[in-house]
Amino acid sequence: MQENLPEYPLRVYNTLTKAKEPFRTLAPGKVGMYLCGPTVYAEAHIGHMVGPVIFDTVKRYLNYCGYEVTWVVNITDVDDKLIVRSREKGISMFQLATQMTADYMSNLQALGVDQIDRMPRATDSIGDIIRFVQELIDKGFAYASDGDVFFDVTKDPQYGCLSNRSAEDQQGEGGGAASRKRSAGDFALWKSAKPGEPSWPSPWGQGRPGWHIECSAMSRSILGQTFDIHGGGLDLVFPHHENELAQSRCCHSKPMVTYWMHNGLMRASNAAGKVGGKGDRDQGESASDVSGKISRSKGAGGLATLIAKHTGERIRFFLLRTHYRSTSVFGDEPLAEAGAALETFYRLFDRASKILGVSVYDIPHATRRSDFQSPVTPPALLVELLGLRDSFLSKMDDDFNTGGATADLFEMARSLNRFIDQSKLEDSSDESSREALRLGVSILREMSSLLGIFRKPVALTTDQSDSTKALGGLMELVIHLRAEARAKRDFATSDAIRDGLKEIGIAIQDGKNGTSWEIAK
RNA sequence: GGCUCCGUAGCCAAGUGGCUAAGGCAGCGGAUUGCAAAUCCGCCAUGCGUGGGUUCAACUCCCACCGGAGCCUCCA
Repeated sequence: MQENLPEYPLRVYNTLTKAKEPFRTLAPGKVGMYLCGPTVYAEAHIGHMVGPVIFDTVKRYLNYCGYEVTWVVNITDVDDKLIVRSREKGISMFQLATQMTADYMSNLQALGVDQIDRMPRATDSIGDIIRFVQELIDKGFAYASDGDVFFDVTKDPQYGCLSNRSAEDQQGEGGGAASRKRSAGDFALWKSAKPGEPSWPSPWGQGRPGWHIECSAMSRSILGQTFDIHGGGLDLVFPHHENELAQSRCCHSKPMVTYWMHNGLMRASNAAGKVGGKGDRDQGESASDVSGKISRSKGAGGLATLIAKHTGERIRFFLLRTHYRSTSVFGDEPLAEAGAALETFYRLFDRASKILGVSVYDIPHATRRSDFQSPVTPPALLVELLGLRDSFLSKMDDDFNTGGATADLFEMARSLNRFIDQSKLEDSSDESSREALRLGVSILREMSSLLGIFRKPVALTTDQSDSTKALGGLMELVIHLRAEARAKRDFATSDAIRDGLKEIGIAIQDGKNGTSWEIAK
């Protein structure tokens, strides 16, 4: 029954073992994957998108390799910060959560994250959570204390295995809760409600879930007691994932997760706009141009602005150009650079579309690794691209090295452009060369689809507003007049037109087959 | 203080115990162009923070040091 299992040399870095391990699923051909989603008390910032983008890519790749993946991202919609923030705004916690969830979803969409299967909310899972807490009490791993319930870290000899720390070293949450805990490292599973706070009835009185328990409860109800991949930001390793892991392992007497994957954190360059916090108070000198980790508590935000300015695809490409485990600094400059790099591909697609008489976005490509079939006697161009395809896939096999893989994408573009130049495809119509180009482009598209980029044309042509149509007509006219000037070798006039347009923000290019224009970015 | 991680060309960045250390941005030279732009070709780290060590061989492993980041409290 497991004859057609995927057999690719995938390796995944596991935070638990601190090593890359061969990828083996619990059930043949199936993958359960859980990513810790946002606490929806404020607008998302770019840091919140790193996990979704990389795991979206992971799922695409696993699908491509033949796995059937169930990907869960939770929404934490009950927590202290939600309570505080909603009071400040004078709305209910649920209203705030609804608003911020909508914000999060629109950001996901803008970045092309569309592979998520389930997005459970903590408040929809209260029953599961209470059941989980009760099981932990029954098994002696947790205790109720004056309306709160705490996990007893001393009952778990393996506590600390993920983040490599000992229970004794933990200071834990301070404040009023400390007095009700047996040891400092104990953490809350259930918090009693103060008057006026949102709460649910439980065997321990009115209250709400602690932070970590929801993930244990929701992952269990959707993915089971043990599943394949659990992800999140590096900052969640401790205490969040450590605690989650402890709860679930103790409750079920079996491992919670096979592979723990953690993405690096974003940092903001100060120049890009005050997103970070602590580096900002410079004394008018050039101390450091980079601030620390971005976070909401330091006033980070503006993802919607960032998307409007740079487009979601550009941000996605920027995130995928570096290794997911490394920290990277974002800002206008790096984002603009990613955009400049992307232009190469857009121009190539435009070029190829014109030659082939069909949008390259409509050219079919393999969607399964095993589906790909190379021609029996591939022309030289294809031999080149097939080699790059192998290279790309081997990088992806190695812990989803998207940063390394993008190099092959650029090489593919170069190869394709060179082919068009050398075979003078824009002037001739050699059918076999066009077929080679078509296949070559489909390979590039096959690889880029794994990264979730170049999914649809970026051209403004979908915008059919009157002003857009008028602009198109106007440009046609201007280009026509300029062509007449050029034909008369009146270059003073033609150059004046080009320079004038450039000042307005329109760039024109003279090609072999006429003049094209674009709105300069 | 404890626990992690990082330091590769002007900038960003992948990677490896031993072939020419990916790729991008910027720059330079050439082809092409009326000139540009785009595209293609070529150049751009005898060296991968510093100092030791292991090894036939290290940028890659070990130690120390310097510099940077994260976690130990909420955080993607």
